[in-house]
Amino acid sequence: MGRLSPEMKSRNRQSIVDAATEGFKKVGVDAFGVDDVMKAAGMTHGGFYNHFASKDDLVAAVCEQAFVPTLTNLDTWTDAHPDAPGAVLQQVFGEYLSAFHRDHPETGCPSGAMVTDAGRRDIGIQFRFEAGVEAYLERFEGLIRGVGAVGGETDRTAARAGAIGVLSQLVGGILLSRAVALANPKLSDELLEANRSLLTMTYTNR
Amino acid sequence: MGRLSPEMKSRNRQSIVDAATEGFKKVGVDAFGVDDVMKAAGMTHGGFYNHFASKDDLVAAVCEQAFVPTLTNLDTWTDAHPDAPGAVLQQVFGEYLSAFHRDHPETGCPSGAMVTDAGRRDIGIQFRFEAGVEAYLERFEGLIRGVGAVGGETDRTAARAGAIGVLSQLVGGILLSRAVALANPKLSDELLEANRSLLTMTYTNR
DNA sequence: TGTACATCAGTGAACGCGCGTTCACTGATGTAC
DNA sequence: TGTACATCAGTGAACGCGCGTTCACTGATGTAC
Repeated sequence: MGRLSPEMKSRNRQSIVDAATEGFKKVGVDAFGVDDVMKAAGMTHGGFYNHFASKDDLVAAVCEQAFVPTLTNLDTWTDAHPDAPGAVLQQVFGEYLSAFHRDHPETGCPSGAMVTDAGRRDIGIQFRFEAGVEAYLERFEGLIRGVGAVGGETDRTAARAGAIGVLSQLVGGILLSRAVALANPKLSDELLEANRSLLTMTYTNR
Repeated sequence: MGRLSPEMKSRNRQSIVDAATEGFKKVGVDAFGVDDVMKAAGMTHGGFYNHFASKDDLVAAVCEQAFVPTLTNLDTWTDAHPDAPGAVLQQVFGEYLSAFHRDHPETGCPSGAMVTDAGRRDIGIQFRFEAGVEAYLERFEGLIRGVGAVGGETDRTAARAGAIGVLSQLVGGILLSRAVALANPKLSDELLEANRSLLTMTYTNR
């Protein structure tokens, strides 16, 4: 191979992070090894340590970037419908609690897929994960306040609590739905649907 | 050592399951090895296969039993206050979403601690996990209907959906709270508190 | 009831395997003059 | 501008380690007579 240009090196680094993000979300951090990561990125495992000091270092990098796409999506929707926060929330509920998202965790947000991994790895990873959670809560709080301006609930504290409730229910709902998907597909669907309609009723109608 | 009586053998088997249940809930199934399990049960690892065909077999046995204590607690509370389901729910919310439960997952219910493990292991484990989830939902549904009899919500379908929402929010809330506990203890507390008050407001006051 | 033998739960060493990590090597890129 | 040398990203073999699992061994318990 030989020495690579800085641009090529950073492009390779990005491939590693992207491949790891997908793998970690799909099968978990522990089950997706350094070897798997590098293979998925199209390289051999030996070069890994030219980019990262350790696997935990990679996990931290993944946590740093993994929230970006979903947050960007959320912001795009919000900006596209500045006067219909309820519709934005409804879309969030529908996409997050969908069969597709349940069956393809690798396409989804890391808060569900990596919530247990984060708690069990080193603190640097938890800091990144926490920042992602905070970012979600801010967006949700804003949307809920927006809805409240129509329906009555403008209180900042209440909206913040609501945002926490929404995120918790989304995360718990998708995880439970995944955990029973093979054993009881009907229950799995029901978990998605019930949470979707409960959230929609609470945060978009009134 | 020598051959043991059948009673002693089954007592030892129970020790293994109990030790595994604690360890799995505390650090996860992957992180708590057969060796750790047997050491925690006061034996050496070699004897493990006199009781279980594989580690997954043990995990299934753990899932089978792990829901029992919490379900029993729930039933005891319910029976003790047959005409105050709201108070029972409030106690559930308070205990589940407590700092103690967050900091001591080994004492708590397996639905939070093992929800990701269940989804990623063999299907026999998922069947056991699913049965536990179903059992929780039935209890919650009953309690919610009981509250509704006072406040208006007696619809079975609505109560079932409510039960799903409650379990999802409990599981998501405790997992998020654990994931950020080291990085941001204040946020971690806030996650518990907000979910507790949201659930209490929704299911016990009105 | 007593004796001789078979059973088998627990022990502890050992197995193969995959993990995270290290390292000597290569050769194209960057740098010095 | 050209040449000679240093750098270093990726390769692939190798390392130590812990995992799940196997196995020969032991000796107390159960069973046959």
